[in-house]
Amino acid sequence: MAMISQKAKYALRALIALARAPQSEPLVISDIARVHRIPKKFLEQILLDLKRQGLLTSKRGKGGGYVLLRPADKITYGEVLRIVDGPIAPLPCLSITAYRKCADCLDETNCETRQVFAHVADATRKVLDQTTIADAVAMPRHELLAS
Amino acid sequence: MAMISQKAKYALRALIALARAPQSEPLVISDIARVHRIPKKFLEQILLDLKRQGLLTSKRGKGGGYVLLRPADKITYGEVLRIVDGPIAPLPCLSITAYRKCADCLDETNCETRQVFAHVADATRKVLDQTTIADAVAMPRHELLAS
DNA sequence: GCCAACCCGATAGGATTTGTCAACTATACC
DNA sequence: GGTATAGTTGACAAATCCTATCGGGTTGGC
Repeated sequence: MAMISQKAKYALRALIALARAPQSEPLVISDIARVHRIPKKFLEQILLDLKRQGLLTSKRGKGGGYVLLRPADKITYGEVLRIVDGPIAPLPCLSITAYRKCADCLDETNCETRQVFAHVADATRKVLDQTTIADAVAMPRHELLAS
Repeated sequence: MAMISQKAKYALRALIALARAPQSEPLVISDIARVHRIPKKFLEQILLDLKRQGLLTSKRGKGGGYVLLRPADKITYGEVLRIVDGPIAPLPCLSITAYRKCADCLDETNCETRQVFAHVADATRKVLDQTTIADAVAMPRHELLAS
């Protein structure tokens, strides 16, 4: 029902890359794009979004590039997903950050679907709002066996 | 990121309606569609899908209609969503019922995104695979205050 | 045999996703 | 100040998915 978008995957990949980079060493778009196999122009849009929302800053010209604006452990998956994919809630009427009435819903308080998916939304947020980019960076890396 | 589809809402609404109907009294598509404000032709497709997957049975001709094939407490939200919206997992590589490698993923075991969203998928499934149509039917109905 | 009701395939408009392109602007460095 | 670097902007295009709609076909009951 609910695949996350390619855009979100790219955004997370890029942020993890930025978090792994030595502090104050800006990464340029082209490098991130090449190394992580992200279409460059698409990545530009994504990083711009993340910048506008205050996750990143950038410097132009030679020696420029993108840098995280906050420590990686202060950037949650939930925040990133909300920026690139919009609300996390599976129904508009369950979004905290962007509530909207379901178009055809007459009686929200009695909507069974809403009540069930409220639990889903809670469970999802519990994970996404507590997991940070730093957690991702710290994940164990299994050796890739050479063949 | 992950709204459930209109189709899923319709499917759930219809199933709840069928679960509320007195046993062995088939409901006809037109009635369900009218009462629950679902486009009739669209509902036909949905009910056919649900029938093909064994949730419903139907009888043609006069006095016909649709009937639940199993007690409502044996039909989970997860099952319904998988039928109408496809896999529940937020990444193809996390689907139990329909695993597929992510197109651009080189090293699945080390994919940070995968590891994080595995938790999301677990949490979601824990809700959806344990909640049944019967739970929905039993939900408390608040009085709608007349104005 | 005829009507009710389900069954099936095609199709279409719109939205969203995913990406591309061309041109512009700011910065560093010589 | 010129030039190469690198981010910024806005428009646009292909592909896919969602949400239906349409017309007819089939089956069963009376």
